[in-house]
Amino acid sequence: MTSSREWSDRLAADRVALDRGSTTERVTDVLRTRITEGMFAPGTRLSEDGLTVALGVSRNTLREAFRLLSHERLLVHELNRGVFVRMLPADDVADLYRLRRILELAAVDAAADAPPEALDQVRQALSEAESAAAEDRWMDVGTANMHFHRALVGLAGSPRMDEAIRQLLAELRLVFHVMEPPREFHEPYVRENRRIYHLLAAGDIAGARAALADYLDLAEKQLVEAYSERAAAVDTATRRGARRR
Amino acid sequence: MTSSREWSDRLAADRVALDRGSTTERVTDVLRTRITEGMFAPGTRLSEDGLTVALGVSRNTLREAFRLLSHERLLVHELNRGVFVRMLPADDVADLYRLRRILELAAVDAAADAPPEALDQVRQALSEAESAAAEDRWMDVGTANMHFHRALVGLAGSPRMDEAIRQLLAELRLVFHVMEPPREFHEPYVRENRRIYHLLAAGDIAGARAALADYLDLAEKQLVEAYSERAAAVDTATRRGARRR
DNA sequence: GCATATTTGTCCGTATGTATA
DNA sequence: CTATACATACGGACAAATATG
Repeated sequence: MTSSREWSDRLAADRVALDRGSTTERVTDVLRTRITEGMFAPGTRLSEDGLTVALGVSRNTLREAFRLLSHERLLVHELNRGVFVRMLPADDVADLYRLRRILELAAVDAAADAPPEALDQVRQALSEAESAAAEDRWMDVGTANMHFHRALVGLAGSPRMDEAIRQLLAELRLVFHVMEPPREFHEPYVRENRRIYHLLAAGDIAGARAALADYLDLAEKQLVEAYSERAAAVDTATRRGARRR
Repeated sequence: MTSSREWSDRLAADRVALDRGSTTERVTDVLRTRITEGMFAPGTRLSEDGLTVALGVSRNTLREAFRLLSHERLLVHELNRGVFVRMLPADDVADLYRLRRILELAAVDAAADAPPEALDQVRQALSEAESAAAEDRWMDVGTANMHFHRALVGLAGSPRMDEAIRQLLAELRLVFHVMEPPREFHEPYVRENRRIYHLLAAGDIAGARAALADYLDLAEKQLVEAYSERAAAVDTATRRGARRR
């Protein structure tokens, strides 16, 4: 048993300087961004030992963060084997879009009763995406596009629908990251979103609904297509780690 | 290396070995039924110390169970204050029904493509409710009615919709339990469910949709009404524990 | 198939911080 | 303001499961 105290002190620089919120929350945030930004690829196993050292937290704290992220479906937990970054089967992409369609279309249908602030959120997310696109920050464009669709659901004014779409889109990021290149993937959607927003702002609910339905059909088709190709390659590359009983 | 700790460790290991799932799952199940059956009323604080001795598990294990139930929205976690059985504001009941309507109606709309087994699940839940009603087991009737509506959503064949309705209905149980008496509350819904099932079985999707919409309108109205009365009473009774900054 | 090393699952004891009487 | 109770987080220990050679 060699004391590795010096190492942990050295790597403790990875810790977030800001002390707000609980330690668990901070750890969860760090891991979440690492996953959604692709630093931890799907299928990767997150070792307790390695991460406690790297993040400078105890095993118990780390395990709580694992629990949280498992419930966000970003990690999967296998008994006595540990936690892994979730690998989404292609079928799940279709399922994700089925629910997405239901939530977003229902929200737009209810947009007539939405307060102006809710529509403002939509506009804000759109301009967020457009400035990011203007500066070639394509990862941020992807994030802003998600904010746009979260804001769309926000039109329904339902906290639970908000939460549902939030989780759903976080899960979709696992798929997005398998896609390359980011520009060709994210750029067309900004234009689509702009169209949807303008129809909404003009009060044309039916038009916005139709535009959104088109958007979702297109996005799903492209995504499933490109993803199944990629997934096949990734699958063979990680087969070694997927050995089961 | 024999230590005085050996005995207790061995006993703990035996206790774990007796049950299949992990200790965390066991604890979670126990707490979930305690809550949904009203043994722990909304607003109750669940003390870590008290429950560790009562259940014979460690704090870490118990805390993991708390996390799970918090994500099911049965518990709420307040930083440095502990976990409490969720108290649902009356507004949330309306929100629950908004999402419920969206999910269930969308599922029925997709029922034409559902495999026969899915409809079988619906029928099975219905007869489950009817036999429970015949034997005056009204708590079980409530459970079976939930199975019925979960089975309805199952017609869509979407795992994520299944999960969403499962969580939603679990949350609704927090409301149901405030209601009395159970018979008058649960009984009428069995008849409504039977009607919905028969329309579905006859292939009358539109009719089933309309019947379900009626059902949801009625249920929400009754529930919100009765709940706000009750909630007012409960609120004054538990005001002491709800003091905030 | 077996023996070994690694990793997870669970529990304990304790120190520190936070909220409330 | 002090005291008390409790949650947060840490580190250590060992059993059980899994992976490795």
